[in-house]
Amino acid sequence: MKIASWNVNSLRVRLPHLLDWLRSNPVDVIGLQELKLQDDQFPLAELAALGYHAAVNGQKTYNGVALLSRRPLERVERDLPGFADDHRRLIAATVDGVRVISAYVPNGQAVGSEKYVYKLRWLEALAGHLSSELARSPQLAVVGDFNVAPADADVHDPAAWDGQVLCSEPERAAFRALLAPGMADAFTLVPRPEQPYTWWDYRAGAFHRNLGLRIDHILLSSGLAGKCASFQIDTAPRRLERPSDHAPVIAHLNE
DNA sequence: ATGGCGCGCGCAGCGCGA
Repeated sequence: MKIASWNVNSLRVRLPHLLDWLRSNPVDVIGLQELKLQDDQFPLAELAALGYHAAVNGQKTYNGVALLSRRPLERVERDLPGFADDHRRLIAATVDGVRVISAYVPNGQAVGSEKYVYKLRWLEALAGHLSSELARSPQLAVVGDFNVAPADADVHDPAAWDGQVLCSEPERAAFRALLAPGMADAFTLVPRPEQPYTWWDYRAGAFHRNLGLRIDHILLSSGLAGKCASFQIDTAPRRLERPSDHAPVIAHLNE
């Protein structure tokens, strides 16, 4: 089973890239983030033509997440239970007995800001939710844009980013708390690739200078982590005209 | 990293992302 994740930064703009990518990379499941469109704008027909079922939690202008799957999506649930939130940032579904969550963690804007506080609250609620999901679904994969670079090795210039949003210690602690109930960061399960980043700023030629961060992740429960054969970051779509600022990531699970 | 770009909204220029 191949499970992928991609923050597309506007599905309307990026649909041609997504369709081309799925033709070359026929993954079993992919979580999408930052759709920036409502459910009734979602390109169901184009994706169905490629053989994908879809479950959508859309929102106009901001946020919006989805799951695409070659096999039917069952037990679809939207948002974090018990967490009052206008943002459409989470969708879950079960595929062949594997529970998959696509998450778009808040950006946080700046350390100490209201949005930063909201981000930490959201991550805390997600950690609580993962504990209960794991109890029900031992085969659990959480994919998405976590907006946290877990360690200095995930940052092109750790000194410049030291203590900044995406890299601050409270955010990193909140990320580790997601792993505490028994999840593994798939990136850490395989040999480290030469190029570890998944996001590059649009400005200042950051991509061409490889000034990036690793903030898009695939978390696997212990039931799945043992099957993880590879973790790929596909930088090819980032070279296209009008790219998303994020690269798709793929975890390959054996058997 | 001072900012630089790209998106949506909506028709100018701003809020937001990371």
